[in-house]
Amino acid sequence: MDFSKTLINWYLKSKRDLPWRKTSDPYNIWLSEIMLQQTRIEQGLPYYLKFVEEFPSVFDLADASQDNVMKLWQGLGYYSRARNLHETAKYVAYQLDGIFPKDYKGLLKLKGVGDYTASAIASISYNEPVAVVDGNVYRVLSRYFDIATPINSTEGVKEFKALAMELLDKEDPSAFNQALMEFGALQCKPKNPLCDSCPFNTSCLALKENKIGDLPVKIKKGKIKNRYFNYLVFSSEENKTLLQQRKGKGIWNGLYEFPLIETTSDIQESGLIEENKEFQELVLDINASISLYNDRPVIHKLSHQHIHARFWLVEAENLPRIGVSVEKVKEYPVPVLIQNFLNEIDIENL
DNA sequence: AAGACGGGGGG
DNA sequence: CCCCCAGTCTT
Repeated sequence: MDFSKTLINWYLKSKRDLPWRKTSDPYNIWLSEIMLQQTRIEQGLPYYLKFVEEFPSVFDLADASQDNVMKLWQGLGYYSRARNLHETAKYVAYQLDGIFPKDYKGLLKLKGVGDYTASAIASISYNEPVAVVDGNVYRVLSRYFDIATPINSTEGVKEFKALAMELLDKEDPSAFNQALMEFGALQCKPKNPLCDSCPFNTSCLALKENKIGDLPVKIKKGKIKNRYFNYLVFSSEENKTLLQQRKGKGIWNGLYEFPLIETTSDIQESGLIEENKEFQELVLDINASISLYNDRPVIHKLSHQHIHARFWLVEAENLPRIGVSVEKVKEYPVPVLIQNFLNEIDIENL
């Protein structure tokens, strides 16, 4: 039996029951694929359900405010996905009359849609014969064919895409692509793959060569940076505090946070903060008193940086800028670091 | 070609 | 602690 037949047979009896598998509507497929980029299904699933309930069609998503989209995305990470999602929804709704591009080439032009996602939508929604190559596919193919080319090198990307295209079942690209990914997720797992019960355990080259644990090969990326964030949590007599929206290139673009003073090292004495120029500009003329909230810094770990966060309570009669009512703070989209702080304190009674 | 971009889960 | 996850965009 050939590779595709064996794979699809495995899929038909092993696949999970997932909501986006009940439809081929490109809106739903697109939404699920964007959400699942670099994200485990168990983590993304509740977000998908929230989104389809809140935004049943691309028009509903297009008509939402950016803050509302970001709020629903809060906690899922890689927030540029949410901004691109919203921008693409508006583009499809208003420029394309709600009709998604009909093929891989057209889909690839959408913001936030790269080679993987364009292939996924084209194959799943339109049955176009284009192969998907995600982390699962890299793992399965590198093992089955014993290929040690680094999967995140330029050559590796081309090599695995070409191999997947060659292998693709042109009669049923949708089932083949989803089967290959599901197989990687459930059977050919990164750690402790289920080789004993694997339908390919007589033909898998890496298994034969005892190299399962060495594949796929991936080039390791750089080191983690430490950053020191000092958040100023204002409280005032009119029960307002200060929030600001992050802009620009860095992390959490578009999310809200308390006024931030970033320093080059951890600061735990209020005197040092009070000497800070940014701090002085912010609290000038408001006669504030400051105290450190957290005894130890909160270490918020991201994949590429560790953020050491201190929260400083700043009491003032009047705020230096227009404030936000404390009972409305939880309506804003915020990073998980801020969300955790808000869950811990009683912002409405500072 | 190399970095940046989140957060959670598993071993 | 390190690796991985239905990747994409920027530099």
